[in-house]
Amino acid sequence: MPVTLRDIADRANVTTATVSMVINNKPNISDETRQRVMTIARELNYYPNSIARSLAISKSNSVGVIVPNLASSYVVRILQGIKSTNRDIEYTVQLFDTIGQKESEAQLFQRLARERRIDGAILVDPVCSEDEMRVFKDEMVPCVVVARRTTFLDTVFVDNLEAARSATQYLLGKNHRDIACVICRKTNLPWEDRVEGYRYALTDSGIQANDDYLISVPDDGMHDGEIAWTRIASMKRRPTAVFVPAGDMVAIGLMKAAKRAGLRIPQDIAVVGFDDLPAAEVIEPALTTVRQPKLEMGDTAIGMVIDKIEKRSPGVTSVELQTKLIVRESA
Amino acid sequence: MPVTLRDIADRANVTTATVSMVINNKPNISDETRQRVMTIARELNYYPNSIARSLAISKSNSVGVIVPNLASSYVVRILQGIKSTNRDIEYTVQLFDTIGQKESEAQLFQRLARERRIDGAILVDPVCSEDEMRVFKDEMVPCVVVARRTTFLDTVFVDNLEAARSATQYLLGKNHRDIACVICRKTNLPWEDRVEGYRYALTDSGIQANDDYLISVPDDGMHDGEIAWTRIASMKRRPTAVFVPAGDMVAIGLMKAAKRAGLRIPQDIAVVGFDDLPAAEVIEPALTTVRQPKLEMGDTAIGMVIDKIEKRSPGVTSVELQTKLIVRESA
DNA sequence: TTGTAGGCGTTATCAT
DNA sequence: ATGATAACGCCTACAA
Repeated sequence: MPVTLRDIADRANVTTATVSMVINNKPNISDETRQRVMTIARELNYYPNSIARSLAISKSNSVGVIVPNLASSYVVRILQGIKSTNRDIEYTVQLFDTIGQKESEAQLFQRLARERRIDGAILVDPVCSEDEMRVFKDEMVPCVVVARRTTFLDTVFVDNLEAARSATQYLLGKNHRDIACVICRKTNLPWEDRVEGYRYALTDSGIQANDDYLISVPDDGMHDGEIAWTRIASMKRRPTAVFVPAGDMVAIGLMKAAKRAGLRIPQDIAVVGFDDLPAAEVIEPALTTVRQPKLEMGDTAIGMVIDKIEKRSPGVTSVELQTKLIVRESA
Repeated sequence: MPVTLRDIADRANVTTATVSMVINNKPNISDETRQRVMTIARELNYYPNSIARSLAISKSNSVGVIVPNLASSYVVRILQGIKSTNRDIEYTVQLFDTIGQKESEAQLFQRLARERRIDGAILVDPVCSEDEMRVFKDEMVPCVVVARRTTFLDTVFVDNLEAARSATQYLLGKNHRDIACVICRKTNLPWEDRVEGYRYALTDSGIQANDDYLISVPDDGMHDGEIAWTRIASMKRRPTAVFVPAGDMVAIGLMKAAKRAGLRIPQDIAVVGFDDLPAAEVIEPALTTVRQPKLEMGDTAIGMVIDKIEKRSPGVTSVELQTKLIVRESA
């Protein structure tokens, strides 16, 4: 039913080879033939069958984007970054969410690659183990990892250590000396780098990091902020400031709890978050927080895969993007 | 380089036809052969080339999801719904964002369909005209529209009129009689239905709708809420309640402005939003708002396309989902 | 139960 | 400049 090269070829009294060359703007076609074929193609409303084309040229023209959980606003933001530059690019984005799947990210990637569904992949904030990730290296299709540091794969990530250090320094600059730190040890969060940055900042200022001030919460929701607050409220020497690398929602939960307890923010207790979610502007006082360049991360990631796909550019490249402390009112 | 049916066939001393049948679990194959072939396939680490398969069976096994703007949290939520049930389904999701594109949604859809890239499509919250949408009807691939009402296409939408009516009724039940309504006329927002619902509720209670109370703002951000507030603040007879079908961010902006002006919420002015964004829980007092079943919408939509693709259901079906008023503190 | 042969719609390598 | 023809890798009658 759909019109094919053959239909055009027949009507134009040429072969499919010629039509194909015309459609793809190849040289060495007489102007006359070119015109005739194009006219007929238009008349017949011809669209090339992309699957047949893919089979012939062994290229799917699509890249897989594998995310751990589409419910995370962080992930979505990166996805936006990917899509925004992908606009004018001739690669289709195939989206995969691995949450609750039997297949691990590594297995999924491997399958997609071997089934020739994708020419490349972007792995956002993967939760799988380092060992599992080694399979990526051996596949024939390039893969770039976003928001997680790896040595053997192309990566775009953020300098979490430096981000945490400067956030902490900001607090120190406000003359806070008792600064708590609320983290969440979920596997895909780079909490280690952030804690390290926090510690460095303290050390640099000649302050001995107090392990009691390091609070770990199970998840990264508002409720976890309340948990953190009860921990803080019960301390013998209560910190005057809290840095919350666990994320803005935790910071917000903490602020709400503190306010409910009668504290004023930032006078009685200052708080700095991490992420810069939309909600950071909604809470009162507005949350001072570390903004990650998520759009840019997605953006550079898609650029990198496409480069790899097309130029076969060798070696592994890592791009480190900088964060920015967004100063509002909570500190 | 990659292993094909032929490789397996050779090693197993059968033909590719036999191998194909084994791989696809077709009947009428001796157990012995089946075992032998499977073993070899596993040894060689065989993965079927999905593109070749698609070409052979004329089926791409993927559905296109076309969204107007991935930056909208509303859209993202629906996307989550689509992905969540799509989990165990053998259709791949290809994601397209039309914002800033030269191609209209209709053109994009048409192209994808004709190029045989997709077996079906979901059109989320389309901004294109009714006329343009007629294109969808004539393509050979099914398409379901989400979050917008159409008569000639499969649709899953929400009863905006009823949602607005019951939100307004809730306010009336709290003895408010002067109720303003803040809308945003962006094309893809069903503001007309919502205004109608608002009016019905008033009329039902024997109240004459006051056109001065109908406020239109240019966009749906926090800033627009401030605009709305200045309008309200300047009214000779100030409403005691505001219903904000323009969305939660507008409602939040309005609340902030009102609080800054010294008003207490809900005592001096009550506000009810629309959408139930995460931020609705963050603002203080927490926002009472209309929750749309966005996950369910995505969920139903993907189910519908797949049904259509697999021909389980003829005709055009419309599914109407119900909203829910989430009562918090702002009213 | 298995093999033969043709087709799915393009692209690409030869000749001519 | 164009035509034959063989891939690309898989599926599916139909034949044996």
